[in-house]
Parts: sequence; structure tokens; C-alpha cells
Amino acid sequence: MPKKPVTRARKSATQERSKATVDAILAATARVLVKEGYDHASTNKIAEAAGVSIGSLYQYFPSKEALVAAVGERHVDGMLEILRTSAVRAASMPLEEAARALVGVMIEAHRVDPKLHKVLVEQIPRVGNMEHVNRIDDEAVALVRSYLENRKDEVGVTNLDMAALLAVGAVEAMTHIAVLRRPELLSDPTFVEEVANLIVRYLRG
Amino acid sequence: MPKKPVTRARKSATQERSKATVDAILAATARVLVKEGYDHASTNKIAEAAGVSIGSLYQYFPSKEALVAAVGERHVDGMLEILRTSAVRAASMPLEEAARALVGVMIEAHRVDPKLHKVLVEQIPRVGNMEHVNRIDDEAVALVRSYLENRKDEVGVTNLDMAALLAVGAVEAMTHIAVLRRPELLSDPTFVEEVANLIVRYLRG
Amino acid sequence: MPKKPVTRARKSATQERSKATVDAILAATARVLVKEGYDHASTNKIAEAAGVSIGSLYQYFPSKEALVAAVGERHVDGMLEILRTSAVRAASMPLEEAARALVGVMIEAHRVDPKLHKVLVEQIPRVGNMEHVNRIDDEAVALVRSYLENRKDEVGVTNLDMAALLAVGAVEAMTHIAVLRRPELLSDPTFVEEVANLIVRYLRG
Amino acid sequence: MPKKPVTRARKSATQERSKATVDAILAATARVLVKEGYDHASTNKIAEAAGVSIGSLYQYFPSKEALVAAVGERHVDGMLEILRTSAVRAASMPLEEAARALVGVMIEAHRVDPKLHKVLVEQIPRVGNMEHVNRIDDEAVALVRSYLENRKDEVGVTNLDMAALLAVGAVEAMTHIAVLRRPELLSDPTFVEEVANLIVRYLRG
DNA sequence: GATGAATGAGTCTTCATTCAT
DNA sequence: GATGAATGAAGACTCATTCAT
Repeated sequence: MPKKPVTRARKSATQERSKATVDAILAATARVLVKEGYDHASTNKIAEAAGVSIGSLYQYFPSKEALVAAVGERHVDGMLEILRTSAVRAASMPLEEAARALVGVMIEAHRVDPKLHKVLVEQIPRVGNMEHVNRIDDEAVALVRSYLENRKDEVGVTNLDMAALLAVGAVEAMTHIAVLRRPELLSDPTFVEEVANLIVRYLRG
Repeated sequence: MPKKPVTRARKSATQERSKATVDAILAATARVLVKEGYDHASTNKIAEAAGVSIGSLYQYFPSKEALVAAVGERHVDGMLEILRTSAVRAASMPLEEAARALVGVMIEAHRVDPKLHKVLVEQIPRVGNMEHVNRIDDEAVALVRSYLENRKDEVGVTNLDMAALLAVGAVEAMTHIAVLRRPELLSDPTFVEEVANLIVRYLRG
Repeated sequence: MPKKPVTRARKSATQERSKATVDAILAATARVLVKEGYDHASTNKIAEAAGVSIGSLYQYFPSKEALVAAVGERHVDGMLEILRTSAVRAASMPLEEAARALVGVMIEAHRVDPKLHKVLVEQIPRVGNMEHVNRIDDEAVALVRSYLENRKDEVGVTNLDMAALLAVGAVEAMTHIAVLRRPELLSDPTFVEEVANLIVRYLRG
Repeated sequence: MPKKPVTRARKSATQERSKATVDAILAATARVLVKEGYDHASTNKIAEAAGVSIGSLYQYFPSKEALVAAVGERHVDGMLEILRTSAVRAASMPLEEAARALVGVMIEAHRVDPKLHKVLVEQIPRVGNMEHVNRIDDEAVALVRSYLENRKDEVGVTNLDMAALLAVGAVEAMTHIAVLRRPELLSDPTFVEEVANLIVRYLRG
């Protein structure tokens, strides 16, 4: 009896090879983007860095924009995963702890590839469809909002939408400052503490 | 008796003409920068938008970078003027009022040309010597820090450097969000109120 | 028995295509350089003359300078080959004959592409690393010097370095005059004769 | 009684001023040409170096070419004057002495402004009408030819045209080498001696 | 499917020349 | 006449994209 295929969704050899190529291209794009910045990240350079021909690159991505968008997507997906995982845990914590957790995970999420994050945040908006990065904020705001909803009577703010927006906005901003411009703050325990204080005091009212 | 010259500081015809050209170029640069973003703002497009020849543009600015830098400088100068004027007044206010003033003036300052501000903030760091925009933050932080110093016993934070950084950072971030991505917040009085609360509660401790 | 490959050094299709392009570019460069002079030989004009796009030109040569340098190199190599071949033969000839041979070969070498030679000699020094053309002189001087060394007692000059320099310099100069400005001299047998006399009498002392 | 004007050909004030301006422009052109080379010697730079407006420059010279041509003319005139003066003296000297004189004066003439001479010789031919520099050769050949004519029986060459051409050509060439590429030769007394030997022996036959 | 040679529109920048003041 | 601001054609070079092999 012939062995049952191990995996249902067994990809054909070609499919696997394609995936490897796509991965190589995306990885190379991220690398080149970080090293050269958006403008100087030419598709030819990227193809070379990926070890594929420029023709192959265009087989998988119809334009430079599409390529960068895909990288953005991936990056954001990675960050969101971290965020969500931690959100589940934080959901049951008291405010103080939850706040500290939020700050911590935010920083952690931005550490996945801070340099790439910087390029994506700073240089890609012009490319147009860059809600990518905003997706992070939007999701975070939703999570915080629902947390506040559940603890309505522990917090001293009434406009939960705005409170969530402010809390996330402030944490994001401080994270960006730390990650992108003041890395020394990241190893300063006071920093996390103080940022947590900032939002706890606010939310307490 | 000899006729008194009509104007003391009468500029020579050519000087006036030059100045008009420079102004036209700077204004056009800001416009094109906003409309097209840094990359697509070609010097030729700018010259055309300014109604001058490309040659004239290069007569006054030795490179695209220098041109953009000049626009940045101008923009930041305008914002700083607003900031400083108001800082003097806020210096003698009690915390709550001062906070509200800070938030208000920050928003006001960002209204000078929010679209340009966005481009300058997001796309120009690459150009290099772009402390321009950071000058705003730095100056704001210094002002806040000295305010806190004077009211040391009214505030409940000990690390004044970090407190100033957080306060300014948070306000800046919220301002950016409002000005650039959620203009409707600008006409929402709750918004200013809440941002002020955010930092007042934090600083109170 | 497996078919023996038709050609050992069979070049891949692309390699051949590249080479053809490079050749076309170099040839066109020489042509345009001759027709227009260095300054008016724009890279665009050259590309057009070569029947390739400007992009292709820059695919193979990183700058106008590099392009011209390559042309120079090629040209000098061609001349040096002629020179060396004949030098070997002349080494064993008596002074008179050797002198005549030197003059003859010098003229011959300059006939490879006199117009190009002129442009290269006159206009390229500015470009910088243009020892190219000087390589010819230097090599010629070295060859003559060593010839004189071998025949020390047949010649009446003591400072061999200077003698070689003068001999080569004089021949080169007369060649240039003939090739570039007085082509009619080239078919005048007296000319070669007299130039040979010039250096023979000098070297005899 | 009104004083008789000191000079018959008294130029009007304007005429004098014009001449001064023209002189300043020509001097500046020579300076800039030497410092920057033909290509980088822009008319604007020249006007500035001359302390006149670009408009004035074009009042006196209709184009950059005309300007450079005028400088060339002047330079050659200066050299020719030296040459002619000395030619008169040499006309009555015996061959050996005359030869040495020719070489000496040739070098001396090239010392007037060797840097300018270099630029003029190397970079100007492309501008087209550059018989300027050739005028020197032509005049020198004529002078030598007539000298040889007068001493027909002292010299051992029959084709006087060619002899004159060779003699002048050789001296010119060696002078150029010395002045432009081997300045150390200029202070080497052997050099003049040997170059003189070169042509004396040739002309003696 | 992969390759990489070829394309050419578009970029920044220079500079001889003109002309209103 | 002098001035210098303004002009714009032209040049070197880049890079996203296409397509024959």
C-alpha cells in the first residue's frame, strides 16, 4: 500500500522553489531597504542581493512598490503577532500591570527589526497604500479600548475611544523615540516605568 | 531743504527682484514637496511651479538638498516663533493652565503648514542635516524642563529630564496624529482637554 | 560516442551579445571622439552612434572618462604591438638601418588611427590618468636606450638617457607633424630619410 | 595759453577705460584658463575674476571662443616678439652658435607663461581656429630657412625647406617636453647643449 | 520559468548667452 | 555703457521595467 502523503497540502517541488525564491527576495529587500534607504534600494540591487535575476524578481512582484508593500505587510504581521499574543495575557491583568505589559510589548514588538521599521515608517508613506504600519496602531487601539470597556469602573476616563487612542498614541510615540532616536533609553528601567506611569495616571483619572 | 528719501530701507530694484525670485522658489518648493513628496519633487518641476527657469533656481540654491533645507529652516523658524511667544506667557501659569497652553500652542504651531510639516518630518531625515525639525522638540523639551524646575515642589516627578521628554513627546505625538491623520480631532474640545489631562496627571504624580 | 562539441571556446549567446555591444560602443566612441572632440562627444551621442541605448553604455562603462580611457588603452595597445614587433627586428640592425626602421615603424604605428591619436594626445591629458599615450614614449625610450647600451662604442653620445629621449622625442615629433598636419610628407621618401639622418648624425656624434 | 596736449594720440577717458577693462578681462581669462582648464573656465568665473560684470565681458567679446582666441593671439604675439628679436641677432652667427641661440630662445619664449601655453596647446585646438600657436612654428621655420639660405655652403643639407622644418620641429618638440613635462631639464645645461648638437650635426650633414 | 542585456524617460546640474533695468 | 538676474539647451548619469534567448 502506498504510503499516505505526509501532508495534505504537500506543495509541488516547483511551488516550494517559488516560495524559497519569494522569501529570498523579500529578505533581500528588507536588507537593502535598511542599508540603502528606499531611494537607493534599486530593484537590480535587490535582485542581486537575493541571488536571483532581475527578471525573476519581476516574475513574482509586478513593481518595486508591490515589493516594498509585501515587505511592509510581512513586517507588520510579525509585529502584530507579538502584540496579540501578549494582549491576551494582559487582558486579565489589573491596570498597572497591564500598562507595564503594554509598554513592554510595544517596545519588544518594535525590536523585531527596528531599522526596517524606521525605513518603513519614515520613507514609505509616500508610496501610497501604507496603512500597513497604521494597522498596528488600529489594532492596538481596539485591544486597549476593549480592555478599558471591561474595567470601566476601575478607570477614571469616560470617553473610552479617546482614552484608548491617547494611551496607545503616547506609548507608540515614546517607543518610536526610544527605538529610533534614543536607544540608550531602552536599557533604562526608569523609562518603561515612567511611560507606564504616564498612561496609568491618565487612565486612573 | 533736500527732500527726505521716501523710504529709509529702500531696496535696490535688483535686490527686490532677487528676493521675489527666492520667495517664489521657496514657496513653490513647499507646494511641490507637499503635492509630490520629496522624491517626485524634481528641481525642474519646482522651477516650473515657481515660474522661474531651472537656471534661476540653481542661481540661488546650489542643490536640491540645499533648497529643501532652506524650506525646512523657514518652516521651523515659523513654528518656533509661535512656540517661544507662547512659552513666555505659559511660564508663569499654574500647571494645569500651562499644560493646556502647551497643547494648544503645539497644535497651533503645527497648523502653520501641516502637510509640509508631514513631508519634512517623514521624508527629510534621509537628506542628512535635518536637525531642523528636531530643533522644535529640543527647544520644547528645554522650555518644559525649566518650567518644571521652577515648580519642583508642585510636581510629583523626580527625573525632570525624562518628565520633560515624555510630556513633550506625548504632546507632539498626539498633535501629529491629530494634524496629520485625524483632523476632526482638532475641532473636538475634548481632545485638547484630554491631552492636557494626560500630561497634567503624569506630572502631578 | 558523444559528439565532440563543435567549438571549444564556444561563448554563450549572451556573452557574445555583450561583447558585440561593448565593441560597438568602443568603436562609436572612437568615431565620435574624432569627429567631435572630447568635449562635444557626449555620451548620448556616442550611444546613438553605437546604436545602443544610453543605458547600455552605462551598463558597461561607469563614466565618460572610463569609456574614453578604455578607448585610449585599446589604441595604445594596438600601437605598442606594432612597435614591439619591429623593435625586436631592429635590435640587431646597425645604427643607420635601425634608425630608418625606427622612423618607419613610428610612422606606421601612428597610421593605425591618426585622427584618434591626435584627439587622445591633445585633449585627454586633462582627463587625468592618461599615461596611456605616454606609455608609448616611455616604452620607445626604453627600447632605444637599451639598443644604445648594446652599441655603446658605435655611438658618439655619452649620456644615453638623454640621447634616447632626444632620439625618440624628435622622431615622435616629426611623426606627429607628418601624420597630423602634413600628410603629404608621408609619401615623400625624403622625409623618412631625413628624419633618420637627423638622429643618426646626432647619435654618431 | 592752453597747454598743448602732451600726447598726440591722447585717448579719450572712455577709450582708456575700455582698454583697461579689456586688459583686465584678458588677464583674468589667462589666469582662469590656467587654473581651471578650458572646460571649467566659465565666462561667469572669468568676469568675476576680472572684476567686471558678465554683461561687460560680452560687450567686448562676442563669445567665449572669441575671448580665448584673443588670449591666444596675445600670448603668441608675446612669444613671437622674443623670437624675432633674437632671430635678428642669430642671423649673423655661425651655425653652432646660432643653433644654441635658437634652442635657448625657444625655451625662453616658452617660459613667458608655460602653464597658459600648455592649456592653449593642449585644449584649444578643438575650438577650431587655432593657427595661433602654429604661427610660431611657421615663423620660426621661415626664419631658419632664410638663415640656411644665407649659409648654403656651410651646411650639408640640400632640401632647405625640409631641413628648416626638421630643425624647428625637433627644437620645438624638445622644448615642449622640457617645459610641459620635464621642467627639471630646463636647468640642466646638458639639455640645451644636446638639443643644439642634435640640429647642428644634422645640418652640418 | 529563469536570465540578464537592453531600454529610455527622467534626474540633477552647468554655463554660454541675453536683456531689462 | 554697465549690471547681473534670468534663461534654457544640453550634459552625465540612474533605475524601474521589458523581452529575446
